[in-house]
Amino acid sequence: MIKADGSVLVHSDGGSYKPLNWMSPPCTLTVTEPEDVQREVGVTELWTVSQAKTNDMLVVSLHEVLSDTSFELGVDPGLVKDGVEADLQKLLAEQIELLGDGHTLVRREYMTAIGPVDILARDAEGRAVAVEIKRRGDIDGVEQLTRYLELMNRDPHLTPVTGVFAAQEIKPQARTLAQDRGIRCLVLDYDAMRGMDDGHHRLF
Amino acid sequence: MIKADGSVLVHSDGGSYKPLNWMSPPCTLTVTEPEDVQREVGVTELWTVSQAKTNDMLVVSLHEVLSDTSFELGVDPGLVKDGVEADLQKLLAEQIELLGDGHTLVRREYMTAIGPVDILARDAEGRAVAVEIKRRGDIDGVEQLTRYLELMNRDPHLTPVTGVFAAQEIKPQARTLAQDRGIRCLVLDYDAMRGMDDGHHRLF
DNA sequence: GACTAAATTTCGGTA
DNA sequence: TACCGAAGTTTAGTC
Repeated sequence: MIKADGSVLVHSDGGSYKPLNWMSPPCTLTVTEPEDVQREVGVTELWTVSQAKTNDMLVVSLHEVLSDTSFELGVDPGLVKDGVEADLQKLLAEQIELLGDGHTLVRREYMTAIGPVDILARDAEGRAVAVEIKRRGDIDGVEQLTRYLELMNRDPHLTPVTGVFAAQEIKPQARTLAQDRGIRCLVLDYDAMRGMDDGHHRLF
Repeated sequence: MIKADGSVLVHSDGGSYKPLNWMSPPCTLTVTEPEDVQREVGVTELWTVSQAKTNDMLVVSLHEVLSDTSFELGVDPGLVKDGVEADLQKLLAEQIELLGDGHTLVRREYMTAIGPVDILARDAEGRAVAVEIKRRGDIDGVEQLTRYLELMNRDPHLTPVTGVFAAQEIKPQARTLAQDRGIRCLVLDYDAMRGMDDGHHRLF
């Protein structure tokens, strides 16, 4: 397998996810004709993969080509693991009353010009509430939410928008900064929220 | 990528040799139709890979199929790394006089019905000599060589064939067994042999 | 055959 | 951003 970054993976047809051998990027592939000695033992093609930095070399002797196809896969959207943060977002959306009595969910991943807000809700009085969710509540999370709030408060359809910084654990500095900016802090109990979950939309 | 043992690997088009996600064998793949909600967001096919032992599950949502090909690759010949044993064999073939004065190389990897003998040579008197090479000389190595010798001695063109058990280190039990069967033991000094090597046939 | 330790590691988290 | 530790590890070697 040749990846877009030039890396080469030689896999066996079973065993493990690890290739038999490989070359990491950055590297370059050169295809050459086999020498007579090699051709005699059935080698039809030689691949030489050279590492740009380490001078490592991977030489692949091809005996038979069953298929040779190539595709432009475009930019990698990146892997998004359905980990704790995504879980928290989902659970809080389902249990939106944790924000306070009378709160209702508008939508998850509410798009703004500078990125998606984790959750947009409305409080009992119908005012917009933007929620930023983190596993570990740190200062940069508060900054992120602040940028969203600034932008959203310029929108006449939304303003006034208040902010809620929700995390399993909120660092004192982050809490102080949040309170200074009028952002509410909400500590989430993951286990308790998971216990509340009815499991209808979940795998197990 | 689906391997012959049923394992499934989901690779990105760059990065590392490690898949984004995978399922190890033994596992089974089930292809199902996506539900309406998923179809709306572009999912055309659902792959569910279930682990037989651990009950783990990998669900792959396919959005687009660019290519779908399958090949019978046959039995895996196994990976042979050009490690110390292969090196020793090569070096001993080049320095065949280490077997004794007047010895000549017939060929490496001499094929028999039950597998290849590491080295076949002839002594000063022209008698066949079968050499089994191991890094660590253990009893099973002697057994292996014994089987080769039995077989080869049935061949009128070869018999009488004597055996040499060559290793960097030969365990006392193995040495005793070998001597009991009339097999010579030869301790190889890898570093010294490498020092003798002129490097003509080597990569670096 | 079971156990142990290293790996061309990769990856996530924390300072 | 750099270091540090765990991994759905895998793999080779040793007992």
